[in-house]
Amino acid sequence: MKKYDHKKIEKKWQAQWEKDGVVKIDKDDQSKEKFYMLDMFPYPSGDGLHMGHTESYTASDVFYRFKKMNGFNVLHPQGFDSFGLPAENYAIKTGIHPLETTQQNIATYISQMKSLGLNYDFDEKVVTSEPEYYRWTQWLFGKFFENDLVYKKTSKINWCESCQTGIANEQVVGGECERCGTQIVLKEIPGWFFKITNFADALIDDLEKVDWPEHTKKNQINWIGKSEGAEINFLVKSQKSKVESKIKVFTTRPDTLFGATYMVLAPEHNLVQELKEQITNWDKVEKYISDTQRKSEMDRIEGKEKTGVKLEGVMAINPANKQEIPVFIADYVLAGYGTGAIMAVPAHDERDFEFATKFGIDVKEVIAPYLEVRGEFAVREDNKTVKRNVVTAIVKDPKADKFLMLKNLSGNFFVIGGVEGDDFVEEAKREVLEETGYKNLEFIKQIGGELHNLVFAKHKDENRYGINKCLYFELKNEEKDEIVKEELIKHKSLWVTKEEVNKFLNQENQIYYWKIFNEGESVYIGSGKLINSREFDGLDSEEAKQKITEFVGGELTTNYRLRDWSISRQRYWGCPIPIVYSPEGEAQLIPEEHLPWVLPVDVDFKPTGTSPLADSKELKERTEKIFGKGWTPEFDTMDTFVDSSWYYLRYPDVHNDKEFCSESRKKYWLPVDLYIGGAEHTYMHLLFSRFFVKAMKKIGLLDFDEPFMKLRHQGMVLDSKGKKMSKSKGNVINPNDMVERFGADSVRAYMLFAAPLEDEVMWNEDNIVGVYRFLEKIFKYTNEWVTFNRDNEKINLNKEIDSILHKTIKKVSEDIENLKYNTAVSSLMIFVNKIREQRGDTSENQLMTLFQLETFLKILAPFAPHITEEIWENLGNEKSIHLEEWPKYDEKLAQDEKHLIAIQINGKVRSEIEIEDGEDEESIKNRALEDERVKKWLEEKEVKKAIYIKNRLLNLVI
RNA sequence: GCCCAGGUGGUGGAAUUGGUAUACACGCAGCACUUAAAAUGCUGUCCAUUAUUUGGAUGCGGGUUCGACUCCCGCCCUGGGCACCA
Repeated sequence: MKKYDHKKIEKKWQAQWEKDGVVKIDKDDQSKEKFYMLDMFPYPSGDGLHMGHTESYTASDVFYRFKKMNGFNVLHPQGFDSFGLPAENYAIKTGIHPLETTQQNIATYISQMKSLGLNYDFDEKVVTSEPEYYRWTQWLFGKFFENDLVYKKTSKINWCESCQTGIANEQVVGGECERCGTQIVLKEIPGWFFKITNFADALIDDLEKVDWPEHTKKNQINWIGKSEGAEINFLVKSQKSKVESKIKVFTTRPDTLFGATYMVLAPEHNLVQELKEQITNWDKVEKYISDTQRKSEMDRIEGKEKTGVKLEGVMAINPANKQEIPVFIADYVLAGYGTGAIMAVPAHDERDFEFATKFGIDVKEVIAPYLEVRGEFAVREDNKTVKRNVVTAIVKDPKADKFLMLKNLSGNFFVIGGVEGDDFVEEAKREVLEETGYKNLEFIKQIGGELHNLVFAKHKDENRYGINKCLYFELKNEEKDEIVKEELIKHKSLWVTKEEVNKFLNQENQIYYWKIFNEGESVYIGSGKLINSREFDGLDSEEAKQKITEFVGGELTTNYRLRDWSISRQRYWGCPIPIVYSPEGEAQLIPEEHLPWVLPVDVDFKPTGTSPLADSKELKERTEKIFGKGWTPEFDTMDTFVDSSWYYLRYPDVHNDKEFCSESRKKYWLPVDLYIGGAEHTYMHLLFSRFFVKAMKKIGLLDFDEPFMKLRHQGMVLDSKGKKMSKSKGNVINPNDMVERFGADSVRAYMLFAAPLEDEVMWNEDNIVGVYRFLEKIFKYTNEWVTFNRDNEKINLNKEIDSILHKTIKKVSEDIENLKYNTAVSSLMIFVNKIREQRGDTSENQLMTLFQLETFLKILAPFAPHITEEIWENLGNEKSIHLEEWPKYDEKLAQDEKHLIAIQINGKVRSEIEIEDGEDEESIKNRALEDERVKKWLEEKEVKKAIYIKNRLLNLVI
């Protein structure tokens, strides 16, 4: 019996594979079907590969091997996102050039990946900081520039004092710099932008074309934040002077315009400064503005209560009803979204309601929820419709804590009735008196607002359009009047508890009010029928949006949360922006023949607040030499997300120095078939990549819409207690240590076995031994299991082994295809357990044929490539197991001939019987009825119904 | 507050997508081997009760169904993300 020495085996094969070049593929061989399996390439940090990489890359490595064995030409490349801040910060600290650290780190990463048995061809890698790569990043910038997808503007941007650089809005995390954690301040700075917003709609719509996790799609849609609405101008008047100005607001609810009872400007809104002379409480206003500016984002989050200041001395005019309304500034309105100003409709917006309540502003209802009854009481087209006011009276007896209900043929409800006059309280009291006799009621309050409903009234044979109100009364005493006989016949009254009301009610309008009664007053934010809106009364919200916008001369528009992508960085270690400026300051694209526009090396790293490239003598001289005296280069470099937005387009043709990718390879390899990576890239990287592909298609560089046809995320790797790994917690686990102790094969298999790919994995060192033992068993016992007789290879007296084997092939194949690795590994374990069970005490009996064992090794190979290769060789094979074909399973053999099925009585398992595969229901049923335990449970009772689920169960209903 | 994901033994998790809940693995207990330990092998392991049995369990409460971890309604809790999006 040999000892399983994982270190020796893994080293041996890693060297051998390298020598044999088993990873090489012919990228021009288009005879086979292609499969493009992509990993999110890492940033080569000084800390080396982490456990998250290990899981994700193992997952894709298994898939790659599986696809390859299935006859696909598989591209499974790896590379390095090697521009970025950490290398530069390290250079500032140590003086070591990023070029050097990057090279070192890449070498470390490569050796770590190799030690895990990850099969990448590193001759075909992409390194974003190499001129061979970034010349094409620059070339693409040029194409975007020529096609009007790039522009320069000065803007207030987030500024990180520590990094001395600007940061895109999308890259600010909690008010802090995503990369270094320093508080962000605002600074006015010129920079280049990509017009990602041009593609906002396509970025939403095309998500339908890809197989991505639903939550990732949802998140992207929310990030883009499309909302349709209208822009409407409000006139602003001053009390002091005749000066008039306009405020443009964006609203998604122009239908609520008649209910706008105040306006709010963002404190930063330009108009606030313009109105300075007119505002009589400028001191207060100014203070609020400066308070807002000083507030960090975190402070704003904690202070949940609405704040604001009224602009005294100015009024706005609601364009719909010409009413004067007050104007406020408040920090709940953001300068960057919409127009930085809102019309506030407290009756139909929760934030506005909260604000209005605090500042004592009118709340004016303009939308009534609308219920159209369906089914038996649905409106009948042929009948006339009668409009009437309806009041519902909720009457409570406080002493008994019960509610007054009416019961009649068509159901149960609160006291309800038509109203003739205007006094709803009196009318409701009259209804209660007439129908129940109670006469001493105290009116407490109105419940909710107006509600409209349309229903067919059977007893009157007419449609009724009800305008509902609901009032709440409490009973003062139990004094009653006699009820008129005819009322008594119609219905009877009763008192029920709160719990019972829920079950009793069957009228939708009353259920609506009952909910508000119990859950408290809430703002109605849905759509409905317009009320209190003059000639627009009765219109649907949707229709009214258009009509009211038109009426006040507004414009229907679409607004997005997404903003254009700021790509300028005042950093050294990034891709230089290929732009030069004429002596007059005119920006000009550097022509293609001068690319790559190389990053200069004579640069001091110390941050000065200007771009480090401004330091370079060489760069200045180069510029003047090519373009003439007085010309200056752009000193900013590009956001590293630009580099990673197109790297997958380069892999098919990394050595091409004529094009970023040849036409034929583009056509064959692109787009990516399966992309695996962390969910943390849901917003930026994935969105930017999609934008790139869309922009490039528009320019004519590509002919597909989406870069990644199928996307799956791997979960986070946590420590054994379920906590995130972090340097500060000191719980970081190094993959190298694990490989050293347990071997790459065990680390790989355990990583995938511990949890479903998309779930979090808790890295528990105690549990990995299970996988280690599993592999060790295989290594130790395989020579006991087989007969080394190749002539004999397909003859096996033990039929059961064949059946188990084919079931396992089937299960593992399907599981890999669906990325359900945890159950794939589990079924491989089950196979080994079964073999061990079969072993018994007849050790001279050969359990499997060589052919069967080799088949098993092949399906284990993607998970544990080293140990399988070693055993494979020991069995006398000369070629690598990884060049073998994936075993096919025989559907017949994978199926059981007999099944143990459950016999249920009324859904409870009472017995089990064994059946033949395909046995008919009648025969099974008869045999089940013979079963002693079934007989006992049936006790002569009649079987009313029998439900048979093929090969699973028989349920007898008695 | 909003959005997303999730809640199954002591632990990680499985369940053919509405059909025998708890596969596989860890741990634990017992036994064997050993001078002993480790390793290994075997047996047991959801809970309660009982010789065999019978109940009860998939966060909690309802509902649909012959049948619910799975679907619907309401609540509770955990993790992650976002920051008042008009």
